[in-house]
Amino acid sequence: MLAFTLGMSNVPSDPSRTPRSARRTLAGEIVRRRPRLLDVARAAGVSTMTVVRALRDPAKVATATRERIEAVVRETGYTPDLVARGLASNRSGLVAAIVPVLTNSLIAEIMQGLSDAIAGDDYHLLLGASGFSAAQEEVLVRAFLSRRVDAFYLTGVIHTPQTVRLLTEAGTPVVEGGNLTDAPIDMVVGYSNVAAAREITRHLVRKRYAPIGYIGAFPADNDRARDRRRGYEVALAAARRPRDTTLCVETTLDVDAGARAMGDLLERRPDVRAVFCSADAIAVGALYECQRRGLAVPGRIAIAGFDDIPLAGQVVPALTTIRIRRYEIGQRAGKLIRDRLAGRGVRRRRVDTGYELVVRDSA
Amino acid sequence: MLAFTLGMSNVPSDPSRTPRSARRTLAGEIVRRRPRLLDVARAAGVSTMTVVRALRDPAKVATATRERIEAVVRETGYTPDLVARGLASNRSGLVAAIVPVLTNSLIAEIMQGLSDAIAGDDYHLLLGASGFSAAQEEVLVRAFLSRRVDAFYLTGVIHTPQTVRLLTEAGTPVVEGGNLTDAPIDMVVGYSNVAAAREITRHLVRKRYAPIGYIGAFPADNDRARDRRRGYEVALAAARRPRDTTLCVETTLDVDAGARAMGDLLERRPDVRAVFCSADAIAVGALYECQRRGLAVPGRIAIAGFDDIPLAGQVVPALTTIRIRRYEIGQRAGKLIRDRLAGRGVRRRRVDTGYELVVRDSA
DNA sequence: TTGAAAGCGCTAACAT
DNA sequence: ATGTTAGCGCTTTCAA
Repeated sequence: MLAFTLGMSNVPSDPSRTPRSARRTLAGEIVRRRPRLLDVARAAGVSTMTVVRALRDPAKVATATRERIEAVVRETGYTPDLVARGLASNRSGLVAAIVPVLTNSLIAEIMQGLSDAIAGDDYHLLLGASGFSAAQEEVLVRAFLSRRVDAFYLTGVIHTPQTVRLLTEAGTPVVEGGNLTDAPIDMVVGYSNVAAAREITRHLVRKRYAPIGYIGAFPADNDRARDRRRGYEVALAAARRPRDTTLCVETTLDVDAGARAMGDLLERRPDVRAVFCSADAIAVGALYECQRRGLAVPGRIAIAGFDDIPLAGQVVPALTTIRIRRYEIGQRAGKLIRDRLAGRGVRRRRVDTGYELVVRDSA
Repeated sequence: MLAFTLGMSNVPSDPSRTPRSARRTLAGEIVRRRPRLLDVARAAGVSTMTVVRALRDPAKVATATRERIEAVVRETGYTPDLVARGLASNRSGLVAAIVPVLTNSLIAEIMQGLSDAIAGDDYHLLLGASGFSAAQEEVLVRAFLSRRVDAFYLTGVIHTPQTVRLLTEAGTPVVEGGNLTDAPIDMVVGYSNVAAAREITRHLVRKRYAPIGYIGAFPADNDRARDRRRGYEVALAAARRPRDTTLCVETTLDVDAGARAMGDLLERRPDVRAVFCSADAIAVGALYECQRRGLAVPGRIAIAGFDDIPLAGQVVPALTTIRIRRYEIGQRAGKLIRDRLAGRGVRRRRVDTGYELVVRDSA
């Protein structure tokens, strides 16, 4: 009997003691902060496991028992503690997304798609901003691994070797998004930035603009920017045009910066006849700068963008650009993650969401 | 002896057994997935608490011991399990933010500020999208409470009574952001949308535009939109102008929708001489629609916006608008949360980040 | 259909 | 300066 009692020591040794989760009011009254499984079980006169079954798989529990339990749950307002569940089950229900910044409309739409796709089923989104730094991304990957996240969405395909190693060792599902690679860490959803940039640059070549300049985002730790510039260069090389770095400007990714960059380019190369901008935000800034300088677009200078943001179709002249499926990238990534976590075999580990050349008036 | 052994049952009863966190390879080899505190402690020949102290408060541990522990940590690549820590310490290190959508540049900048402010110190951002629904917000609040988040950032000041009750009962710090209220759930960071909208409408009145129309976002569960419209109405009433709902259009919050709404308004009220738009995105769409119809801005029709997004200063004519401190709202909210969580007395529970009338060319 | 036992990996409180 | 004990609230495994 002694052995039996002691053997049960995992059951609170003295149920009348105040557990740490309870608080004592000034009056000395004991107030439990939140009902837990054991409270529900006791009130319903069953074991904790029966409560769990009633909640997760109601068919497995006798109707009378189930109804009793459900009543108690309703009365007490019991909700499972997801932290405790995470510890016990080794599944956190957290999907981590690491993005360079949140303020980029492209990224924001991808996150919206991801968020919508994983919503429900107790999956939640843990978001980290790396500031376009692969090193900071690694810091976040470590931290999120410590949180036992169930899956990762990473922006782009450039990561530190450590990041790749950590992720591979952990065996966590990973989706890289926004660009394609033949060697994803795990899964990848995106489109070919090189091919898309080459296609729109080829459009400028066909229109016989020369010389063709380039304004793009800084390429450090940013494979999309890097690949778009590469696409531009490949298209020019294919047209047997000389490579000329005085035609290329790199800058930050917003309207103001685009305007300034256009100004710089025009000072340096007043002869430029067309510009491919690696993002619509930059292209819109460039467009306005031209208009302020009285340079007709596309008459004196043609401008092409990338992304097809809503504004692109509204500006005058409307922007020739590349349309990509921003929301869909996030959504497909979320779907891959859910399928994987649900144990459904994921067929394609490489999803090409494609792109589309949208010819409007600016080039 | 028997009693003693059984009494220790919280210590793994048989240390040679394979714990659940370990896996057996096909070869039968046992591979522990992640080193834990106990592993480090054993390897260093100390107790787990000493390892914890060496990591958290190195000064409290003898140098030799500390160095031994640090070496083991480095070798094994030990990282604390934040889920287990959360369960034991009742602090998750998670800050929850609930926003209507991520794709709004205003909200994205607030989130960037919040993210930057809470980064470091093991605080991470759990993000939920409510889709402008207070009911969905409540669902997310419940879920995040189950995750034991340490604090909440909520967008706006409209919430279901249940949301308010849940949050109050839980005692979790809450910052409401983006609008001011005299009765915050806990803390609030924002500016007066009514006052700001009134001020810019008053500007239109002073310029003697009449009639003055309004194009705004749908006000359901969106107090910013609602208050901006109210500010518009208050300013008109103060100018003794009749209230006229045929001058008001409500729509979704983007450039395309703004253009369509402007079209609708012009069909209905061709005599409209000025329009206050409750967001720059809408104003830019309206501006383009006017230009497509050959209506001079501001000659034939004046347009005023709200938010001062980067584009506002670039469009031609540049937009007259209200400047608000988007990034700062998030940052201040994050700072309030950190101060509160660090136990520092938070002085102001109501932070007014202000606004500024920016008069440019469009009105 | 239901329950008991063990333990997830950590921290807090209290020893020594 | 270091160690011991008793959980945190849940799930998993095994038993009945």
